[in-house]
Amino acid sequence: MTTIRDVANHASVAPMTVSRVLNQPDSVSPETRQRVEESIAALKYVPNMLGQGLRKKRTMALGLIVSDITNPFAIQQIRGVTRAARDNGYTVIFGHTESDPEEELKQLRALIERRVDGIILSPVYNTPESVNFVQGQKLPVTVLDYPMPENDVDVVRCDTHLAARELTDYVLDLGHRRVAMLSGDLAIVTARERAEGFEEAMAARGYSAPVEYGHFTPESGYEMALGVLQSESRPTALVTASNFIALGAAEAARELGLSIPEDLSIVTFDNARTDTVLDPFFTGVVQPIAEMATVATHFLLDRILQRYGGTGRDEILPTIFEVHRSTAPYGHS
Amino acid sequence: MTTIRDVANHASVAPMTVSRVLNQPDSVSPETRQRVEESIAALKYVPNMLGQGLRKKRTMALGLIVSDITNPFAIQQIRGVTRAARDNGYTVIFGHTESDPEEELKQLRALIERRVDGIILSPVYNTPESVNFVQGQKLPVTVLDYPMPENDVDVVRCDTHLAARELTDYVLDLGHRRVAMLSGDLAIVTARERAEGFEEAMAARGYSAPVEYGHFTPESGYEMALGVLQSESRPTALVTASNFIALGAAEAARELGLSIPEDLSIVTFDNARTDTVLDPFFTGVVQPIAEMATVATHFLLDRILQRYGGTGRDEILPTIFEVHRSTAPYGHS
DNA sequence: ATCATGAATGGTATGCGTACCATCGAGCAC
DNA sequence: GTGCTCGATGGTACGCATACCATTCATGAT
Repeated sequence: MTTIRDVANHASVAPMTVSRVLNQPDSVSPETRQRVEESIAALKYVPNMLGQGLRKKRTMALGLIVSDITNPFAIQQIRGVTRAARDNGYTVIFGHTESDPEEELKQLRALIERRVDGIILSPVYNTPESVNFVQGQKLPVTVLDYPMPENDVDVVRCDTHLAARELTDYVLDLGHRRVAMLSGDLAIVTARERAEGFEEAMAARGYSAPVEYGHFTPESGYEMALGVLQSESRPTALVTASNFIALGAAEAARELGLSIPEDLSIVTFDNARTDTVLDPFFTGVVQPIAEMATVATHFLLDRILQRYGGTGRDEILPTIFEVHRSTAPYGHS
Repeated sequence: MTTIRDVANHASVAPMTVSRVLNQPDSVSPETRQRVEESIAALKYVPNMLGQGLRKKRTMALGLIVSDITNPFAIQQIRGVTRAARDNGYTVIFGHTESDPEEELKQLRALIERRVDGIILSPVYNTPESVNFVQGQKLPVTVLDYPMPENDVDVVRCDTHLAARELTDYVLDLGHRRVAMLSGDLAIVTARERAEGFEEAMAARGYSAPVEYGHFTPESGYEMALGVLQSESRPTALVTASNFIALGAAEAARELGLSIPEDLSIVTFDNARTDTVLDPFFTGVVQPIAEMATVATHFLLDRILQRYGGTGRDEILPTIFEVHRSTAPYGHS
């Protein structure tokens, strides 16, 4: 493969001059520059970022780790970070962990081995190991989605606890009284926070607050919904902790012959506006994913470019509440 | 950041010995090895792949370019390639082009700059520029999804033309006579091939074969469907060229008060089994994405490891026809 | 003509890890 | 004891691009 020396020979200049043409074109005379550029084109020279990164001690690459790439939510994160990075001249190297904390560490290691300039991490758990690992290498890192109480690190997230209260209040305001929550994995802080918000909102009005913990998957949502919808005191509304759980719950309702929203209202988190459906069905809370990704990227660049060197920032962006077609007042049917 | 020399000093050995511990542990005496390993752990040494790649002239990284990351189809490709690569000790560096051919070239360039060992490309168009660009750098490349008539390159794909005929025949066998096709962008070979298969199947039975060309998006599917479903001779069945188009068409049908499958049957391509729905709705043709990704990765590794050096291979995998709930015999309602 | 100035270009060393060859000493055959 | 092999380890140079310093030469001031 062509090197800067090949180009230099072809253009009868020193390698340094070729490097200057690429990096500080103004410092080279127009004639020389043109000759070098012709040689670059003739030899199809493509710079070697390995050599460059080694010397410059930066690779102009950001690492991004998401846990579940099948979730449209993660896709929007990827798009947002990629765009923000590209706007600043950075490339994104990207990994997914299939929600496995060990795989997360492996992926982080792979990014560090490639000497990315910084890492944006949407972690599986909010335990401190992953952030410690990256920071132990003196590499800047920004965390997406989760509070990280044990780390001094920049975080960009929403107040999921508050959003859970709002969501629950909305359902209660519609007149529903028997409401159940279908949440995700108990080990995941988001699942707990959302359940807690639900419990608080219910308790504030003196209702019991049944919570099911499962997983953030349609299958789990389906099973949890089958369970609660066949209990003696069938809820008239469900609060689900993710779009996947909501989908599974809706499927269960369909099989049980329950119409949404006539017989059952469903509200959900993370009803990510993907392009897969024209018209969103679920009423619920949406996170400003694109904006979160942008802020996270800027936080990271602040650290990389040493524009900020203080203690970890905790940026909490407001969620957006959207009413769609999965909810109706109690007794509506 | 720690280097191999730091470790060498810490363990009182030469850098070469550290390198050997990492690459050929058996060639180092157990005592020395253990001392070095302790130093590696103590200093939190993480190898620098920039230096290693420079010297070894390989990076153990594969590049993957997909066009539309919002499509579950692409996600399955990413997962498949990532898995197959990981099973062989390779990392995947991944880019998406948002279906922009210029962005495709930029992304390819970024991968080449990072000196990936090979590239898997799911291209926007089947024009030869992208493959020529990569091959011009003497880098192996495998193409996913599309035939590339102008390139001598390994390709992994399905016979989409044949699948279109099968799909159309299925609808005709159900008794439908007025059938319309909603396809994608005329510039995309898949859109053309699927439309051609449809036209041939219709012509073989002497029916007219109306084809709409739009885009591979729900919005376009919605608009195309609104058009054909409001024409004087409203079709009783639609063949759509992608899952996105089918979703848009279904939405249009819903707005027009048409029930699926009672009033309108829909069959589609690429009803990718994602994890977003428990129970697929659309009858249609599914591509064996995971297998395609595996084969593509193996093709690429064959080239990288020089296990194969012949002319471009063209692997055509069979599609899978799945009957779900979007189709019914004509006159069923 | 002389010298300072600065633009343009070149030479050398470096970043990190490894290929390659050299060295050293132990063990062995005779 | 001599010569040999082989395992273990070290030294040097290199891959590619660039930071830094050196050099060259033209220009302008005096």
